[in-house]
Amino acid sequence: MFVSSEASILHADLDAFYASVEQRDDPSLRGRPVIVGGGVVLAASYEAKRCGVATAMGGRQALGLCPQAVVVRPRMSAYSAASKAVFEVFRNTTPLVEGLSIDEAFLDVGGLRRIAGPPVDIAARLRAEVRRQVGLPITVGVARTKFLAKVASGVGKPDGLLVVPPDRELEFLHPLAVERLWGVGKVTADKLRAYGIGTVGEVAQLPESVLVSVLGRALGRHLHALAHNHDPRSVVVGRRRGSIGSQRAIGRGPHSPESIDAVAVSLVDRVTRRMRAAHRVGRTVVLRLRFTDYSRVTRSHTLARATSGTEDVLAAVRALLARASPLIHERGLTLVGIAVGNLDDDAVVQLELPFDEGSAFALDAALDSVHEKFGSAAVTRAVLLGRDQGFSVPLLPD
DNA sequence: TCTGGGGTCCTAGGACCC
DNA sequence: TCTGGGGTCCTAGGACCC
Repeated sequence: MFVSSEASILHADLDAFYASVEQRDDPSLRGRPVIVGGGVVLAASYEAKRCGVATAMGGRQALGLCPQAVVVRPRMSAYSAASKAVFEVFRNTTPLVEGLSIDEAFLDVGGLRRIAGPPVDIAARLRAEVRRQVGLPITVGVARTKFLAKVASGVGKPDGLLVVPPDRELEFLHPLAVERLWGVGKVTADKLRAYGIGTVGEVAQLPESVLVSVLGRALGRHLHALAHNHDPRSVVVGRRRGSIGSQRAIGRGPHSPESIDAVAVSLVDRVTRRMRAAHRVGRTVVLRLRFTDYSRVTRSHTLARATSGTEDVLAAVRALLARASPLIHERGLTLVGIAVGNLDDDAVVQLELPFDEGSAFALDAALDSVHEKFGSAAVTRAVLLGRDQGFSVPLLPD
């Protein structure tokens, strides 16, 4: 693959996203410290960040630091709509857009020089367009690799544009704190600090074998590569998620078994609805619990067949809850979450067939019956279920 | 300081198969 | 009867990201 020697990857990251949407929609909030969230800070405006308020901080602590802050309840649908509008601007810039979350994406603009100019000009126009069309501030990092572009947008915040020229990459990278490396959180940063490692440059001086022995194989190799500015990953379009879940904090209780079951029912309903809307089915059901002492556990079960059916998932969740009931009694439940993983595309048709694997005759007969029932144009894929496993058959019409 | 809700990836052990 | 290695899947937990 051709690897550009030019800085042509953009990392675009909306600033204090939820809080910025609130300030956009309510002019009285502009210029004031805004905290989105209740018990916990989901987002803080830059005015609030200046007081020391940070994302994921407890609400009480945040108000202690910033008593004049305005606390706003989150409006997820407004953020979702704003995100869609921003991604429209992204995709009007280049088809090579890789979304990372609701408020950030990579854009590869390497092939656009002749029609759209150099990447730095494209990035500047992108920022202006997001501001004009959606009314939100956004920071863009421009570099030769995804990793550097992301670091650049982080350093460039808020409302900035930062380019890392290819001949100054290490000069930019090595003085930065290790926390800037992708995959380094508090635990890993503390481990590194115990070895006297505080900057990316200091990580780069360690042999890979030492990093691997301290941090584990994958993370050790990963950090060694990033610290030496090795990041060959390209921008991937159409990435799909691998699980769909939902969770709810339920307070310290006490909670009756019936009320816990009711929470489970509503979570399963929400998740399976979202799965069906996305035309996905999944096989692995995960129950996530948190207790009054803040310990957590997960319990999971993998079904024989992928499903998005409310009853199937609910039955699995109830069985997992029953398995966890001793823990629930001991520790006191404060949060219930469920997720369905191992996702696959929804099949248009699922047939139960009493046939021997490998029997071409039975397969043909089954496909005939599918076409007869649904019409060949309507059927893009069938899953034929044999005795103990399925055969997935693509049926693309000519 | 007492904590949301949505995800991703990695590790490690055990079961099972060839 | 004892023995080996490799691969995949499942389960549970942990770290991390926004």
